[in-house]
Amino acid sequence: MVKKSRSSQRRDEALSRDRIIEASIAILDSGGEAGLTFRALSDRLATGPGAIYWHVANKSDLLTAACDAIVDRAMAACVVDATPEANIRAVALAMFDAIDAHPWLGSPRISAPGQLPMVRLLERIGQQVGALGVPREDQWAIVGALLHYILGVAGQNAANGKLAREQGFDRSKFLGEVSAAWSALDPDAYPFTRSVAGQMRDHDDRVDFVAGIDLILGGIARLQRR
Amino acid sequence: MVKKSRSSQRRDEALSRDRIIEASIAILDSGGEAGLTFRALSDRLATGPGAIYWHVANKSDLLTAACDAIVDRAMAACVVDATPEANIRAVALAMFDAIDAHPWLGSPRISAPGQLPMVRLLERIGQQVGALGVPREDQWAIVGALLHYILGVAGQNAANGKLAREQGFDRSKFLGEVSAAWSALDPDAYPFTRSVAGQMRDHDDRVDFVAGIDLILGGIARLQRR
DNA sequence: ACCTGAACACCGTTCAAGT
DNA sequence: ACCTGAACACCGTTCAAGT
Repeated sequence: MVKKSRSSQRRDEALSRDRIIEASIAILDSGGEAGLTFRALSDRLATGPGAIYWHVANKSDLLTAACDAIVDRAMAACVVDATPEANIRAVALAMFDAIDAHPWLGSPRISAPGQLPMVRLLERIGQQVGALGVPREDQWAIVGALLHYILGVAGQNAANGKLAREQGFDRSKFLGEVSAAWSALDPDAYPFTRSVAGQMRDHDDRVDFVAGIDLILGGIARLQRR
Repeated sequence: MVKKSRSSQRRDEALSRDRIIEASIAILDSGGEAGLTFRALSDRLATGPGAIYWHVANKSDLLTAACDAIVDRAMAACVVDATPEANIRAVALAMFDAIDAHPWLGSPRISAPGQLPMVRLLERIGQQVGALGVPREDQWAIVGALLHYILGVAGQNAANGKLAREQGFDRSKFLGEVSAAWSALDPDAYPFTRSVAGQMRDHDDRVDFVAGIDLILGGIARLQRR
């Protein structure tokens, strides 16, 4: 009955690439990458799986398009006009929040240098690094470091969230479990990990994320004074 | 006939978790994450898919174990005893090379903070950051930044390699294609991306990777002088 | 205790056939 | 041009049955 009520909904709009991407985002948000199925998608769109292939090349194309839609929105929502440093922080935080809201953005999906999501980020950060006065020949490496860092945290957060969900914990309970496991490690082999077990439990991901950005910005400043 | 010669090989050793992990690594190296199948694995091991489940919980467990075996080997192979900065660089490069040799290490696989691969890295880098004289309360954020950066590049490299393989190009041809696509972007919307298109083609990943590490180490040095 | 292999409930993708 | 839905060739995982 539940199933019938959904699949018997009349489709009042024609199918389109945009509608498919919108539906994919909704499914990804509620069920993660594993939940996005051509059958689930065609069910939600009241059509057959084959119809989707008219608008979308394959699943990889679909995932990239969904990522790009989110990244585009996040970038558009953060047009700031402050110092280059502040702008970089703002763009980084916009990505952090976007990935927090849509954890499936992590994983190597965005990182595809092919075209869309990655290039948007590259451009935004690149322009700010240029405005920072970094010499042309150093820009590539610096932008790369910032980009890798931002996407690295993205992947990490996504992995945390996914693991927590798989085990049926909420986020803080999951971090508590990890923290407890770290505290139980062999003191001789893992002194450092044990010493930060408490911070693993209590830390604020967002604050640590900005601290890392500032560390890299600090490295740039140091480079320039040389 | 080809298939028969493989599946009719007598199994001279009993099945074991280690033998399964070894076979998985071989399959992952030659066929990527998509190539690792319980059927392909049981074929190579001359057994049935069900037998594998006696030694391994599921595919996720198997992938994590394969990652851990590689990370463990990489860490064991780089016991260096120089300055903390040099040690951090050595550990980072060991990971870079391990991921270059086994691209499937990228993706959120290693990043699982649960237990094994991630903790090994955390500990190694944490000890060196401690030796650097970083105050206790800053260590967590700094180690996090280094770790995220290293794993971020990992994921990136893995994504590049995977994309290149999917399109049947070799690495340099793939980078050339991306570079050409970047050069063709709208000059008003993507000035920075266009300006670095040439570097995308010619750059040396390994050199850029170390440059990023040095940038973070520079940020730490700046922090300490404060 | 360990292994076998058929069976189950799924996938992504294709394609003849419809409108 | 766009959609339908059955069919194909796969998956991961389970489990009765064997040794």
